[in-house]
Amino acid sequence: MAATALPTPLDDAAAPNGHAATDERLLAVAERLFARDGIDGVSVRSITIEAGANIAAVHYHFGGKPDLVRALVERRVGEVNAARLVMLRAAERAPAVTARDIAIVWIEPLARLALDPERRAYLGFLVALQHAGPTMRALGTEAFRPHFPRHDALLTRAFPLLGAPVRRMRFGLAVDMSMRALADLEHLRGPWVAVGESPEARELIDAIIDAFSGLLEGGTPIASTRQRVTRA
Amino acid sequence: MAATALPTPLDDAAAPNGHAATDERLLAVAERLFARDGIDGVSVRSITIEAGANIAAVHYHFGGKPDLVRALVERRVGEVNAARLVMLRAAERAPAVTARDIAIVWIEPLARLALDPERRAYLGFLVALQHAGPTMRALGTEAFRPHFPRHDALLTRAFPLLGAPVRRMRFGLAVDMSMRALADLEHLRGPWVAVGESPEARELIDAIIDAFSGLLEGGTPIASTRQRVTRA
DNA sequence: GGTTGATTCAATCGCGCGATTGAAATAGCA
DNA sequence: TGCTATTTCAATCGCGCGATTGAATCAACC
Repeated sequence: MAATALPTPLDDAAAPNGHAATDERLLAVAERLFARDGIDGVSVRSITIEAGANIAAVHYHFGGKPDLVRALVERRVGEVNAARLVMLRAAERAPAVTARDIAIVWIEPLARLALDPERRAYLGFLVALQHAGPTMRALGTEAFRPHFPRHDALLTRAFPLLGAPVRRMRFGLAVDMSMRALADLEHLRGPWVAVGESPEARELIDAIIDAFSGLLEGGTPIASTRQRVTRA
Repeated sequence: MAATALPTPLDDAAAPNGHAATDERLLAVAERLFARDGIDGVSVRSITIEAGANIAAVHYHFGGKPDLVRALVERRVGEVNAARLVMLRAAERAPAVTARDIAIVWIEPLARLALDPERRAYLGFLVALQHAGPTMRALGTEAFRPHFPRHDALLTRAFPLLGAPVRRMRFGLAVDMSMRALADLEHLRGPWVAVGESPEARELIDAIIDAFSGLLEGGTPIASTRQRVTRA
């Protein structure tokens, strides 16, 4: 009974399920649970149990719960920012910029995650991160901040007459709105479940792009062209 | 030293600060702390300490933490729904309905809270409630659900060509976006602090109305009138 | 095949939480 | 003043959390 027929030693990559390295299993489980129940709503215990690891595994591989969160943020932020940089450059070269162009630059790199079952939980994790303490929240914000100035420059080109405060406020609200929507496409699809008419994920993403650009545009102006009706 | 010069016995109403009835002090403190740190982020202990009451006070006056949350929801939902009903009726009587009209019907009753220092924490509390467990979240949703069908009817009048799924999705996103924005006007005002140019609360609310109606309208359509530029 | 370094394991701290209790204090009233 | 219902108080459960430890286990190499 010495050293024969041990469990396969090095099938880390491409294993179907439970045979990945412990740290990768922890990351995958943590991302999913954090997205579902929030950072504070998930204990290190529940993560290690669900990942089939020991309680001390998180402490050993990452150092603690905050370090696990940090590792999760950094795991995918690179590819998102890289994809966004490509689209930013294209938009910057274009002769004109519309709100929809800006919406696409922001949303499309995230949509790739939303459409991939393996990685879509990352979006929910990022949203959950915004509801954690200030320290954790800053982790998420900082990771995506690098390209904010370039987005703002595009916005200025698209809306040269808009004041900076309102411009940045609308962009912030649109970013927040789109992250939540993308993170929970299923819930977005939810209430209208009449069979067959439920929108596909791609349709939902296009609808989010519409909402994003509409929010940036700020709605039809009141004065001249149309007059207010309600305002009791 | 018997029974002279006791603390004033019955100045419950109109007392400047710490002399209100214990249950009202608990409600006020809980609303503020819940809005700041989330439902799960605030312990019953911290509420009672900050309110100058005993730990058991919450259990005695309300029954427990969930019942305290329930009482907080119901404390102000009536006045909001009443104000909204008035504006709904006015909009329903009008010959035409725009996205901006719908935005005003939704936002204006909440804006009254946002502009009142005594009551604005309620908005943050409602937002925090959306991040608690499903049971708590339902408390908030149900409280404001009564008028949803009438809002949806107005939306159908304003956008007769829009499919029901997208219509409801946009309204849901707009509601969520506006609640967060109204709940944290200070943060919205924040990043552009150049002295003197910081927008007043009323301006911010008007900007939120713009964002709300723009989101409902969904942005300038792509095809005919304008063409897409970016899309690398 | 014995040694070494990496990983996993069970067990245990100390802490803060929500809940509950029965006694003490207080207010309202006859 | 004395009675009673309301309210406050200190004290204590039991629980689940994050963190940590030292021993056991494992894979790899000389």
